[in-house]
Amino acid sequence: MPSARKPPATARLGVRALSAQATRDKILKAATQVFAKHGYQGGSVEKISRAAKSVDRMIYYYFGSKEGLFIEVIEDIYRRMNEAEAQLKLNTQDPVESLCQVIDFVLGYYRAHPEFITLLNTENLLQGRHIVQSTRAAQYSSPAVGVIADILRRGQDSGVFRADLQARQVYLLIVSTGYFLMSNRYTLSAFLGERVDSPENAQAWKDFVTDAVLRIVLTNPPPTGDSHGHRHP
Amino acid sequence: MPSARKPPATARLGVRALSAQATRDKILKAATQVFAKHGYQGGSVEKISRAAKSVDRMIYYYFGSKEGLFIEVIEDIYRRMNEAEAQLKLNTQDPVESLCQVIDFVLGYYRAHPEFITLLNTENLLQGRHIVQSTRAAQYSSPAVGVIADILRRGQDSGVFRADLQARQVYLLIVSTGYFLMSNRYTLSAFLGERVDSPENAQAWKDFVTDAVLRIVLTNPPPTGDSHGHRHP
Amino acid sequence: MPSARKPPATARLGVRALSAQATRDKILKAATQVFAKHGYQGGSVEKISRAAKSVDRMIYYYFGSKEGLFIEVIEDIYRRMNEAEAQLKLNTQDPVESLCQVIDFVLGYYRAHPEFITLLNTENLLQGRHIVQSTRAAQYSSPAVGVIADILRRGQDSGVFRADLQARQVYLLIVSTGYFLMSNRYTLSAFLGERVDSPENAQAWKDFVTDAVLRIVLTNPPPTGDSHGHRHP
Amino acid sequence: MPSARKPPATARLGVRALSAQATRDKILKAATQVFAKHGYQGGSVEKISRAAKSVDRMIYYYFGSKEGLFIEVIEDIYRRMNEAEAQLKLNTQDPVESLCQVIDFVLGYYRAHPEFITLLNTENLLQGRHIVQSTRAAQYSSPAVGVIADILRRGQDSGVFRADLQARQVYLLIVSTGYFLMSNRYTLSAFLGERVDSPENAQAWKDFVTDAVLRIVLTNPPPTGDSHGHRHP
DNA sequence: TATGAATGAGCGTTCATTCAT
DNA sequence: CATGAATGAACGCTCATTCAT
Repeated sequence: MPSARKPPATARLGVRALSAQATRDKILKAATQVFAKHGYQGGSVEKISRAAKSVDRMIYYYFGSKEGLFIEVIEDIYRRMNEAEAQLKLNTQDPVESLCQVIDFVLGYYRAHPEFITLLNTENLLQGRHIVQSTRAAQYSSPAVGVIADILRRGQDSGVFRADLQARQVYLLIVSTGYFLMSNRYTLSAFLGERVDSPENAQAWKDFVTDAVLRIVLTNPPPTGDSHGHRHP
Repeated sequence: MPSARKPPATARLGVRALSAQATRDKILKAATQVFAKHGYQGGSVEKISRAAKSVDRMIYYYFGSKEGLFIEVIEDIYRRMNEAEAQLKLNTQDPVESLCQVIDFVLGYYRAHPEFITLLNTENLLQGRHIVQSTRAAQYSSPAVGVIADILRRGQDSGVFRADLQARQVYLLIVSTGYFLMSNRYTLSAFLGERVDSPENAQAWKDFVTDAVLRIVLTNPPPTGDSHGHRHP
Repeated sequence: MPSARKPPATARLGVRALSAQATRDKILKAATQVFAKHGYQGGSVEKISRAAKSVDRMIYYYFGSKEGLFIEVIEDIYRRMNEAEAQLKLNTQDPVESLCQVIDFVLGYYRAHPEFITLLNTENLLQGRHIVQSTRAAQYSSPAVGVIADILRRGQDSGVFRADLQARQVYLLIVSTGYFLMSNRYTLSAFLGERVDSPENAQAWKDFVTDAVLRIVLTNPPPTGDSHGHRHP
Repeated sequence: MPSARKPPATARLGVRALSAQATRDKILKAATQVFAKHGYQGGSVEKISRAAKSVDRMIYYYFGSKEGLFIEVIEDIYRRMNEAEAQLKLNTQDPVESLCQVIDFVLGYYRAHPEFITLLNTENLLQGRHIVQSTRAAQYSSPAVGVIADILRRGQDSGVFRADLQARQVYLLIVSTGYFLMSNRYTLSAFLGERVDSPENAQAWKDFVTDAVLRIVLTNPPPTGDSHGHRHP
């Protein structure tokens, strides 16, 4: 369907112009959704402006170019991910329990924010060209790695965790499992014959991952079966 | 979606038909590279035909449409992945050693075929719309799951592996780790400050994953540090 | 929908090639329908070959070009119209009755052959470019004019018809009424709010035209109302 | 079918808006000529934009699509036809003379506006698909029918016209004769061996039609020969 | 005689963007 | 500060036709 300019809104409606910031935010929010759904190339300027109930011209007015807008989108989702991780409050000192909460958070975040995944995939398809340009993005360093490092240290101090562990690797392992299932949920579902992201399957996967991670980090993993003594005390 | 011309049975036809088949293959190969590099929307018909040293029109002659071509590309990479997995020959009966070889194969395959990853990401961005349509793709069931199931059974029979293991979950875990590192190598590298897919980091990651998987499946995992007794007997 | 070449029929099916003449006829028939439905420009070679269950190449093999095919289509419908008119057998010597039969034939023919109308419109849109080229078409001179001339002469001899009549004009008047209603049936129907080519409306129109023509040619037309004394003696 | 930009109210805008309206009109005018000359399929967007001394893109800016432009063209010629009929001023109260003037107007209008005919033929080839969609076109009801109804009533009141007449049928008869001669002027001319739309032949045809219509409606038509007492008083 | 392979040119349409106030 | 008007280039696709056997 081709674009179709409507008669000017000022003439049709009595609406006052939004504040500049509001318009900008509206576009940024729409762009996040559109880029997440259609990728960079597929997320046309017109799709975005229509979703934002604005006009193409405003995107150039506020963001300079499509690429400038995309960069801000990427920065924004990183910022939000960072904020979410920063607010990850562990309500226990128990390292095992803490680790379970981290896993729960990571897998839950990806599941709740699939747009984060498609946007990251899009940026990786573009070979990270924008993340490199972004000065702001460079500031964000996933707090989760630090959180895991703390947890591991506590567990090592009390002897329940192995000494030879790198927080980054544990972090990557957890993220891998959360990311992959969501990123590839359509093709995986087609091949496995069931929705891998159904609530049941997502829960089963999280249980498996939790068990797996604990077996990796614990000095004395449970011999078999249920390893989640912490969940069923 | 248009139907598309099938390649003529080589036997039935002479020299020109062979060249027709060659033209078709040339386009398919070029399309695989172009779609992998630029995604579906970004992989323009012209880019593909130029890469194939052909002309746009030929794509429609042989594949009916851009979408028809993309479907064949997806089917083709699945078929190749399937063939590669089917040829995965385990040169040992030892279940631990076998599992290590599977991990080595999976992580190695993704590392050697990054185009497989971007194409799958592209298909998932399109919400698996083509894989669902493809009757051919439905035939492919990852042989690797079966291989892992066999290995697990052998290990369980001899008592070295836990009894409560699902091959699919072990498979997904391995694939997750191999997929994620490659899929997100650009953004990960930007944040971690080093190429995560460098030979050294890739090897270190594979070692970690191998250790992790063994700790998960073994009834008696090594107490700490080096868990690869099987590699350094 | 793009074209999609099927595997060669000889391979798929056991069918023997049709005789050359049969293939030619099949294409000509299909072309008549396609050109009538879509016009000259809209009647693509592919549409025709598909409708004929043949391939594009055959059109060039038998007709040389799209234009050559169209010329034969035009010649063919003229020939058929000519034949139909030639077979117009008047089963009476009564000039009034004869004229009614001619009107019935002409309006009936257009109604039964709407493709004749769209093809003529198409040719007129092209400014009669093909009818001029066609040597064969030049031979056809509508026999109906001659038939009407005969009828008029008989009526004039017996004094029931006016002396100052030109057969061509009477012919054109009759044809106009039959042609226009069918040619413009879609726009007319839209404006008049009912299908002008419904059986009832077509019959009412024919009655009106018959009455009108008789009033024009008769020296003593009926004073009012029913003028069809010949129909209800 | 896409919506399309409406021309801005001239009052609201300044010089550029005026030029915008001018651009739109230029395109609409060019499109009318091109569609009339080449039909819908043959009237390519490029032909139109070139004729309008504009560029393809502007057609989509103002009309959304080729189809949207065609719809406006159709609406426009109907509107103009309607306006012309509405301005048909009869400078006499004599019903016979009035009817002659209507015939003169209708045949004259078609003769002066052959593009009206080809556009209507084109729309009928498309089976009236646009006229049905057009809400605007539905408003136009040929005023000529009403004019003829008035004339007939006057003639009937004074007894010179037959009582059993339907205005619509008289209207359709007149329109048929005017339309057919122009619509089929190329093929008719080829067969009859002379230009049917030459000034002389057009005049002779109009005279014949006038005589014919009068004979149809008059209670006492002239016995023979010249029936146009009103023209040669 | 008959057909599979190939093609340059053009199609309607959408792209991201700039001009001009 | 904000926007209506305009645009060159590219998009996926179809066109009528010819090549080569």
